[in-house]
Amino acid sequence: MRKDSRLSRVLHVLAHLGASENPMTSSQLARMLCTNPVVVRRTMGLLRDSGYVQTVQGRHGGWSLTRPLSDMTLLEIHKALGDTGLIGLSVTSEHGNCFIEKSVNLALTSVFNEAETLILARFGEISLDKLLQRRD
Amino acid sequence: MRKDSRLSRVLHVLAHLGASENPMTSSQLARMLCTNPVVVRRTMGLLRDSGYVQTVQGRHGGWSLTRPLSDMTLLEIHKALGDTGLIGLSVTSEHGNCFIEKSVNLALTSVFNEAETLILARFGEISLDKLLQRRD
DNA sequence: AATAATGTAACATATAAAGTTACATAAGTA
DNA sequence: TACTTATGTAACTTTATATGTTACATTATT
Repeated sequence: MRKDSRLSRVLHVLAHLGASENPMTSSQLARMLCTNPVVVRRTMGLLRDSGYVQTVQGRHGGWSLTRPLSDMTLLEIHKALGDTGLIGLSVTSEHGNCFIEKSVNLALTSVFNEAETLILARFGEISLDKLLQRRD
Repeated sequence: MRKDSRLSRVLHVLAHLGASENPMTSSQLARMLCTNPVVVRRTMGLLRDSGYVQTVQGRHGGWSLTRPLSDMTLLEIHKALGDTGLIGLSVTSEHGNCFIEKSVNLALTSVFNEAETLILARFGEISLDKLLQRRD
C-alpha cells in the first residue's frame, strides 16, 4: 500500500501558517510541499471543514489558522483528515463460513483495535506546538 | 493504500495447520483463502524462510508446522512477513532544505516510532494459541 | 515413466494516494 | 466596470503496491 503522507504535509503547512503574519496562498504552500495547489486545497479543505483553518478568496486571500497551534492536537488533525485507520494491516473479508477464519479475524481485529486506541490516545496528548518542539 | 492482509491470511493458515494431522497442500490452503496456490507459496514461503513451517515436495507433500502454535508470537509472524511498518502513515521525503519541514518530520517520525514500538511489544506478548482463544 | 506436489520468474489487475487539467466563483483594485 | 488574483471542485491521469495469474522447472512418491 502506498502510505498516506497527508498528516505529515498538513503539519508542515500548519507550522508555516503558525509562523506567518499573513494568509498564505495555495500556490505558496504547494511550492513548499513540491506539489500542486489543487492538492493543497483538497487536503487543507478537510481541515477547514473541521474549523482548524480558514480561507479568504480573492486578492490577498489564502489560508490562515483559526486558533494557536497549542490548541490543536495531533489526534484532532488526524481525525480531520478522515481517520481511515492508522494500522496499515487489514483483516480478510470473510468469504466462506469457516469457523477458524472467523475466530482469527475476530481476535486480530480486537488486537488491531487495541493498538489503534493506544496510538490515538497518545496522539491526543500531543499538541502541535509541543510536537514542533520535540527533539528526540 | 491497499492494506496488507497477509498477516490475517497466514494466521488463518497456521490455525488450520495446527489442527491438521497431515501436511496441507498449497491448493487446499488456496481454496480456504479464496485465492491462488502461488499466492500461498509466496506468502507462506516467508514463514518457511524463518523456520515456522516446513514443506515437503512430491506426493503427500505440503505445508506443516515446525512447532506448536503456543511457541509462535504474533510479533514473530509479523516480522517473518517482512515487517514493512505497521503504521499506515508516512512522512514526506524532504525535497528542499526547509527547516520547519525537517522539524515536523523528525517529530512525527519519533511519534510513529513510539507507536510502532508500543504495538510490537504488545504483539510480542500474544502467542498464536492465545490469540485463537480470544473472545472479545 | 507418470503423477502430484513445491519453487519461482514474469506478467496482469485492482485499489488508493497523489498529481493534473479545466473551469466556475469570489473578492479586491485600477 | 473590467481586470486580476485568489479559492472550490469535478473529472481525469499517474503511480505505487498488494494481489492475482500464467507458465514452466524441480522434486519426490508410486
